[in-house]
Amino acid sequence: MLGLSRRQAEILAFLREREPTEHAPTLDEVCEALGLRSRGSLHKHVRALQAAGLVRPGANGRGLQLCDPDADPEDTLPVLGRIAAGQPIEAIDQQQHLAVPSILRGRGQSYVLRVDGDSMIDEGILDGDWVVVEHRDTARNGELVVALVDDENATLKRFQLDGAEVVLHAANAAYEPQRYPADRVQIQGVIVGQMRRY
Amino acid sequence: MLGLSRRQAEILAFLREREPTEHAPTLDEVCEALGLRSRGSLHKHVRALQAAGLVRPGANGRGLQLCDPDADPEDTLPVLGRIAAGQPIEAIDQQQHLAVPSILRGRGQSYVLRVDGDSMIDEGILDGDWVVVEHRDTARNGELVVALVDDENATLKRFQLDGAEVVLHAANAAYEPQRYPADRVQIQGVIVGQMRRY
DNA sequence: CTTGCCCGTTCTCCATTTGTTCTCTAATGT
DNA sequence: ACATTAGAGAACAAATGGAGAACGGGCAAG
Repeated sequence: MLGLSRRQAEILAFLREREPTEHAPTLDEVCEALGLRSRGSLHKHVRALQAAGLVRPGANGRGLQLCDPDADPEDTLPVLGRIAAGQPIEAIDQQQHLAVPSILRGRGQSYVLRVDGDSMIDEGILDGDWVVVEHRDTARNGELVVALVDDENATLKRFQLDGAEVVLHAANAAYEPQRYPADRVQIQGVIVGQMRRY
Repeated sequence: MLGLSRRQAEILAFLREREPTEHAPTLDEVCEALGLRSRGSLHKHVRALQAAGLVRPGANGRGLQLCDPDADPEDTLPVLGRIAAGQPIEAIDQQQHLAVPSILRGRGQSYVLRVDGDSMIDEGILDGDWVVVEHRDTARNGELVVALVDDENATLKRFQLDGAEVVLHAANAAYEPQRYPADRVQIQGVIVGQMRRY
């Protein structure tokens, strides 16, 4: 077996017995079901199960659900936030997942950002669009990137390395290219897909 | 396991328990049924469920209905061809299907076209993009449509009805609006989604 | 055509829920 | 005796989720 303690196995069994459309139970609900009186106690076990990759929080960041690699037929990626030029990525108010066809993804781990603003309209990326971002920390010249400047401000731009400087080009004549010493800029990811709904 | 929150699961259960022939309940109706007092509160949950592909608006664009998980297990649409301005839709030489998330689809039957050319770049639709087209034979002013002119030449444009004439607007200053008597123009569909791969 | 109503959407504010960490204690094993 | 495991319970903070307000689009009625 997996070397689970008795209580850990009980937690997994409890989750397995739930219907798939039932909500992810909170720690309180799991406690009540298993006869525990303290979420703190439960949490120790949950932490071990999370470390083992067997459970994770529900879609809203709360509660507990099984990690079942077969149980996610929906081909979704997490929506991590909204991105506008020069501001921190604004976390969305609720954990969301978006169905993204595999054809729009890169080979690595990906996530989705929602675009705020018009700085990339000449690239056909409009306010409100979703962009699929592949986790990468390097980019080639000309690639569209999510770049973090001074560990703080994220922006969606076209990347260019010019000697020891990084040039971040908007795709909108109203905005000037931004130049930074390369060590102030971190590439957080590269755009590999884009979607829009009308 | 979907990892739904308690309220999200309640919403799904409520929709599931309705007769299939009942109208899609408005947000107010769902609120009343679930004991909520604010559509804003409900809307947060609804948005998450929409993003997860589990619910969508009703037929009139309002209310809430379940997405039918059995209707298209493959979640793909046919790619019918390539569309450029003023030419017949160029059939592709091989039957293709493209995975299109339900969030990008309309309520009716849809298909996908690949875009040729730059006539819609100011709308963020670039050469090589895919557009999701919902079968419709009428359009409202301002909607992006696939229009067939003289039963022969298809084009992707913004639709405007001007008296007895149809005006088809490109989204590129290099192209003039095209005017036709309305009886020479057939609407083949309305654009409801767009995707791009980098 | 105008107006009013329905309804979806977005936003702010705030109370409560909930996850997380920690200490203490009891039971068990070495 | 000491170490380990596991449970209770307290404290804290994050953030979820609810209410309610405002706005605007669409549709039906006049």
